[in-house]
Amino acid sequence: MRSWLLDYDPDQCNIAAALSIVGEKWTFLVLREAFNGVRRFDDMQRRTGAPRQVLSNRLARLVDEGLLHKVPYREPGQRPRSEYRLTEKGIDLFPVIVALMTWGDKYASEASGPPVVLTHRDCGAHVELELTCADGHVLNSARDVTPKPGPGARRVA
Amino acid sequence: MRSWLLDYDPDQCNIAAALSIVGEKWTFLVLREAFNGVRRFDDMQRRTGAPRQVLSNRLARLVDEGLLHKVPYREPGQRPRSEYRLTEKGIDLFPVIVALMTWGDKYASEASGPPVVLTHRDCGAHVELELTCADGHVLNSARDVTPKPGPGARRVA
DNA sequence: AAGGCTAAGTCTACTTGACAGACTTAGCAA
DNA sequence: TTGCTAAGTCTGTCAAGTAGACTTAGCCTT
Repeated sequence: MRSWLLDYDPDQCNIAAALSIVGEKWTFLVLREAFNGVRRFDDMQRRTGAPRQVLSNRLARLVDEGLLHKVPYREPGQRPRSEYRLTEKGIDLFPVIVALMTWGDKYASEASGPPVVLTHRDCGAHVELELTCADGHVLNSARDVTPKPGPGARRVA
Repeated sequence: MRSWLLDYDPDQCNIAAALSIVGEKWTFLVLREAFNGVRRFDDMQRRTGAPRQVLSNRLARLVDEGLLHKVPYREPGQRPRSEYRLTEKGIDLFPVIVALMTWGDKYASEASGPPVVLTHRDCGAHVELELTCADGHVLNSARDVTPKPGPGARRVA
């Protein structure tokens, strides 16, 4: 099979665009902790294990790109500091994190089972990602998906 | 909010484990092309833009980790070569790719719209990722999800 | 059999990024 | 005024990524 996609320009792919923002080594771990409710530099540093400078750069980058925003806070008897909170743009990356975690649980998990499970806040039931189509079908595999050129597709010269 | 997760060991996180396999710079682009049906070294190289040696290393790594497998083929009048095909383990990463693409389409897309759309092979309708819970609710946001310690959770010393 | 072509790499020199560990700064506290 | 802590920055070192030239194996033509 030689895909029709070979005729289209891979440079415009939004996966590459997304990766240019979140594809750096520590970024996902920072986001993971952000979703876990970690907001402070030091907690981040301890939990991700990222070198402080790298963490500093990544946080700044994520703030720059609008995935996190800085909120000043002040503990009693302390100077004012900043904490980092997810914006909508950041929160919208949640499915990526969930997908990675699901895959990791399936293929890289220790025998004892996953260390973290996601539950529905309202009913407590397990949360999962599903591939569905607009007609309401649930797809079981990537094999049920056909990629097609979208409105922004551009042929290669 | 200081999350209970601070008491648990981040090192065992399966996101990190997943990233240690697929978190390198070019890996997702290689997988993207694999899902697009690209199987041959040269097509991969042209479409991802990865330097040949890097591509060579990534493909070898992905084969090593069992996400791709090599299948020999032979074009008429050519010597035998290998093509790279996704295994089940590789195919199971599809949700990650879809999630990245969806996010990229929303936040990094050019005005003209997404270059690629995913459709259900059987009915042709748009394919999307949904967060659902085991009770059948569809969740609209990461805010509706509560992470909890799973069976494999381990407290930090 | 000599020369040429192509796929799939390897090799080399250069550049960028990651890293540990020391240093800096601002505010509070004794 | 000295010390302490959070949240960084600075510095020198070392690993990884990169472009582009080079290599190897098989096949084809003459």
